Amino acid sequence: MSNLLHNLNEHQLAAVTLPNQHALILAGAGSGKTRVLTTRIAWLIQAGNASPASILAVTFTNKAAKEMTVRLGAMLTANIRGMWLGTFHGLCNRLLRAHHRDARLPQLFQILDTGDQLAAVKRVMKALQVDEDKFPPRQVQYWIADAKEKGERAGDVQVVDDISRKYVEIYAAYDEQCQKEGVVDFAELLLRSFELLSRNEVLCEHYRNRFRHILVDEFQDTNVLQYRWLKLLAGPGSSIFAVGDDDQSIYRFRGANVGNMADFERDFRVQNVIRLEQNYRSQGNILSAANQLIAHNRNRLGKNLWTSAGEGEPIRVHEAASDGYEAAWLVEEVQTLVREQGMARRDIAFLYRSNAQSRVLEHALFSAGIPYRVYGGQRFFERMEIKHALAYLRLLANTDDDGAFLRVANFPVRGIGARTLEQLQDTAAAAGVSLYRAAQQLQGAAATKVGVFLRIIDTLRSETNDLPLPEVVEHMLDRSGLLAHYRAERDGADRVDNLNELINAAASFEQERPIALPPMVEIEPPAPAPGPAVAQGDGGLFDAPVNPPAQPLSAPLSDDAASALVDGGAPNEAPPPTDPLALFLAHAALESGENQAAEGMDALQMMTVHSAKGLEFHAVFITGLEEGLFPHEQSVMEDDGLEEERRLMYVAITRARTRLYLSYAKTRLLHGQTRYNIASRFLDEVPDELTKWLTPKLGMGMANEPSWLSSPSSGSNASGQTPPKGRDPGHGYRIGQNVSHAKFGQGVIVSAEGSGTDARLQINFGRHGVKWLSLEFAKLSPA
DNA sequence: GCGTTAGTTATTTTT
DNA sequence: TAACTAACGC
Repeated sequence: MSNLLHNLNEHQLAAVTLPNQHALILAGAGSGKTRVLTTRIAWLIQAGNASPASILAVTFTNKAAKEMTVRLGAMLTANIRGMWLGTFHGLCNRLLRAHHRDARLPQLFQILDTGDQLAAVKRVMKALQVDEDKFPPRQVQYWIADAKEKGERAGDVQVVDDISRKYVEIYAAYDEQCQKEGVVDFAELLLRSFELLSRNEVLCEHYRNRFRHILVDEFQDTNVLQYRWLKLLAGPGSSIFAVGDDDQSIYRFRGANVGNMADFERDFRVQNVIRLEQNYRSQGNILSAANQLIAHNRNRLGKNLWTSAGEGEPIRVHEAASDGYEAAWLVEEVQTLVREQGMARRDIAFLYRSNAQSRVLEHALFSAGIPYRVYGGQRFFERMEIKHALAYLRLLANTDDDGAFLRVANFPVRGIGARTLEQLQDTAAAAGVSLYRAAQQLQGAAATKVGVFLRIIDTLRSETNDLPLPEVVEHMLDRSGLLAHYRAERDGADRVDNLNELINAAASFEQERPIALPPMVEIEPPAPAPGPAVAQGDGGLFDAPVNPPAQPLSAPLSDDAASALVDGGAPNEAPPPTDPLALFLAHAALESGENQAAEGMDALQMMTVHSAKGLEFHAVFITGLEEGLFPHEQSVMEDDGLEEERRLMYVAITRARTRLYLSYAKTRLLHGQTRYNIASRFLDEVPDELTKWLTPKLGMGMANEPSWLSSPSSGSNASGQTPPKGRDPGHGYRIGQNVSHAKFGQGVIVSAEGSGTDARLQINFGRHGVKWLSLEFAKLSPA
């Protein structure tokens, strides 16, 4: 045990060894947050204070869950079987599987990912004949998710006008459709399990008694519903150990509520608030920059990072004439770092605010022959061919899954057109059955073609009944015709590879399952065949009689379930369903897979600031530091938007260990148009004494364009220095020129109109917006 | 029923 | 610019 606590600093130690009381750990960037969290768990177990089964640890990402699992494995020799460690969604999935009847779900309910959900929303809207122009499906989807994340069902939402009435109507129909099909979306996982626990007192009591120690990672990212879920689960004998950093809250746009931290402190009368402020990552100047920048935010719990490391190097700032020049300079600097500092490329990162910015950078890196890796983008389980394959598997697990049915009924093409499907949908709706059911009863010409599809599903099911999962997948690929279809396609080679990779994914999923049960990651010793924790089978004590789906969400807890539990003593927490197919499908939805492979090569790292959270690099380049880009123009409109952007900048800065570069371009090609920008206000918020300008601070710094930039898009104007085509406007100003205005300050000329004293100039003043000014009246001076 | 073309529209992302 | 969607013609 002593070596467990070895090397912890005073505050980390205090946090780890806190008594069993609620605690809020304000863990600054690089302060050893994950270490504290995992050591706390290990300490609880090793000191004999807690049994693993009494621990519930929640994270946001599968990555974080996995990392904690690995670290715990290294710390503990003890058997930690029975601990619940996973993402909110993974845990809820587990809960709902275990108590699917109480939750009014089929045992093999399927999980909709974002794309599936959008398709489902569109389907509902079509059935309700809602105008998609008036109610964009994406917005509706967002709205529904938002409502669910606030814990509101359709009936709970306030109707204030015709618009919201329509939204509510769609929401209700959508939920009904999901219920009928036996599918749940991401937000539903949470809401449904929240309702399950709040409705079922006995069940809730059981888990409250069980989980005496609830630990939450990235607490600043929790949404309202997640917080309520935690509140519900924390009984009188439980304590919540929440770790978070309000300054790193950057997901408000998807429902994260930083306010939860303050609410938690108040609601639970938290006595133990511990700040972890010693940073083990960055050198002094970098930390100072971060501290002083974030000090501009008003709503903070307050925290100041410090380090015992020296000041280190100054923060280097670079101004480029255009995005092309910026990229060229970045490449040059990277080459110097690698050549002269011997820095590995994998220790260098280019960060940017939005994905669109990566293109120029990639182009420059590619031309220079520097290996790089771009994070983000398509994930394995989201690829079209994989979604098709999964749809077949979903139909095997659950024929009521209309979404899956529609996706592959005519893929590969078998002559079932939109007309047939529409007709099928009508019959199904009229009879109140699934498409599959309706298809079985179909008469007429279309019946034969639909029959072909049905037969594929049916034979597949009977053939694969007892096969191991990878073979099920293999059969499906073959019998569905998917493999043949992509083999015949000219550019289908990659897709064929991916489909084959799906067999591997299934195989390794099966293999890892006894040890780690993704995404739930329950640590267990290898279980004897036929699988992990095959307990008393389905129909355990908690299982209520199936309720009629008529009022699926509000029916009271059945007496049977309650009495069974009371009589039964030790409650059966019901093992996860042993159906490997359903588990695999849940895994595919909840853990959409690696973004990109190609690990191993020493490649420079490129990603958005958002996806850099939690990572660190020796050298970090924060690029595109321009007003309108970073902070993003859209965000400046929202309230608290600017503060969130600043937190984003704070996250970006604190990724760097020894070297930090900030760069911006005066001119950038965006949406096919050249934009003239001024430097980000965040540059001003980093104190001068910490920075070293590599270009003159009010610079020009022109050179010839790099040869690889000589595309038509970056000619003349893009340099930001040449006047617009046509005759001389005769007022001495030119596009791209920096000017200064008495009231609006620094700006850059975006475009011009007229000539002489009649001329009007359009000037981008950054935070003051883009303005048209008349040359005659405006007090302008070149800057 | 299916492939092609014109029009539209642009953050951030995990589950 | 480029990616994606919706409507159009075969």
